[in-house]
Amino acid sequence: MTFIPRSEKTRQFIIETTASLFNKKGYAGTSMSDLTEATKLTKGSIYGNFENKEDVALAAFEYNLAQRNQLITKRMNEAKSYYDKLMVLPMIYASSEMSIFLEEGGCPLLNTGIEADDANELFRIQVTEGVTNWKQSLENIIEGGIEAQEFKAETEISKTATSIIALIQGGVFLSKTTKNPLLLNQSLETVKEIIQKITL
Amino acid sequence: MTFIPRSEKTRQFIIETTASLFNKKGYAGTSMSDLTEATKLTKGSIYGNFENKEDVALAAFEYNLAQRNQLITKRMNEAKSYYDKLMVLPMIYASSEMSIFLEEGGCPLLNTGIEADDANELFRIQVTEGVTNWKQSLENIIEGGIEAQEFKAETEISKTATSIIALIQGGVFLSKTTKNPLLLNQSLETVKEIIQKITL
DNA sequence: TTTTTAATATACCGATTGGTATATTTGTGT
DNA sequence: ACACAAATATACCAATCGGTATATTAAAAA
Repeated sequence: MTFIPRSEKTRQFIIETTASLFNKKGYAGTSMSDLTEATKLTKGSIYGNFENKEDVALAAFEYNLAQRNQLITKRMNEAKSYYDKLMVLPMIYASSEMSIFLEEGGCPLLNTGIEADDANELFRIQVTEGVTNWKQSLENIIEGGIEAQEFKAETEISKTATSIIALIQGGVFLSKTTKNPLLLNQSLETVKEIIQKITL
Repeated sequence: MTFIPRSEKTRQFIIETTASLFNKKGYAGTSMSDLTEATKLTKGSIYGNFENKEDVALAAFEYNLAQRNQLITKRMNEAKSYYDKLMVLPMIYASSEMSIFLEEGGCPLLNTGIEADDANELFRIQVTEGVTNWKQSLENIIEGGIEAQEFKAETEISKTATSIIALIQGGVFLSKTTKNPLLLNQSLETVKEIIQKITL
């Protein structure tokens, strides 16, 4: 009884054109009519390519997250030192690239996580996975930096990674809801300080 | 055409019994039937005391926020030094008092803010007000601490206040969605470090 | 060109949505 | 006990919800 989408191209089109919708209005706040209106397709077409609304939302979330991750991973791979790799985060979140991203609803991890944590276990698990991966990638960088003698050996790896993520997510929340970019920038400044503090 | 609630007692009862519902499931995710089910009242009774669903949600948000603020303000007033006042935040968010609060859906500012920022301007304004008040109260404490020569004179007041709030909100998000309290505790440790760093 | 297949559009389903007008009950003062 | 007012319950509304069976169209194979 596995679902087979009729057209992979149409499926992808639906995902791409509704991804920002779900990210802005949330799962409960986005209706099937929103989806048909945005895609100019009919319900028959959408249900030919997705099992149900949740399936569309899940694909949209994965797409949004992948977009974000690709942008960051790319910049991190370009960075030469571990210090520069970590610094990618506060730099990129302050950049215009990311502000375009923020204008499409903000961080999908934060948006989906907050809506799902008490309401939708499937989504909550997906977000947990995304958060865990992010944290792990930061920990790997910090560990690499310690071995390369860029960072102090006594650095509390897990705590540092968590705090960087918390500051970014908290900063995104603050600046998005107040519509004041300064609050994100101030949070990012503290992220930079944390990175400086663990640097030899 | 101003709306006059029929019974202030019933109105308050509805607010108190539905407040955690809205905080957990969100505005869009909470239906009128959820409200009648939770209160064991009928729609007629609810619409006799509130203009519409949004009006109930708004009152519930204000109630949730007030509950949170009262708890924190009380502890802050008990603290003698400005240092202790600031330390109330990382202490209380790690305490069992607050974990009970977190089990009722988490921070209403964060939950409502994330849902509303791209979807409901009325709620977004309310959250902005709550965030601004919180930030201002922290800034007042830091300023007081500088004058009392507890904190360094060169302390970046606004940035420090913002970062403390971002760390707490980010930490709440992380531990709520991953169901891992460690992530909040690690964020709170960094809050303590920030407070230590500005202390003479 | 014709046949077959793949994909989308149409038209509908029952259930639920937020909301309201009116009937009924509950409480209070006399 | 009675009348009046205050508050809640009942019964209903149109609109929309997510979802589906079927008809129609578009594309590919023959």
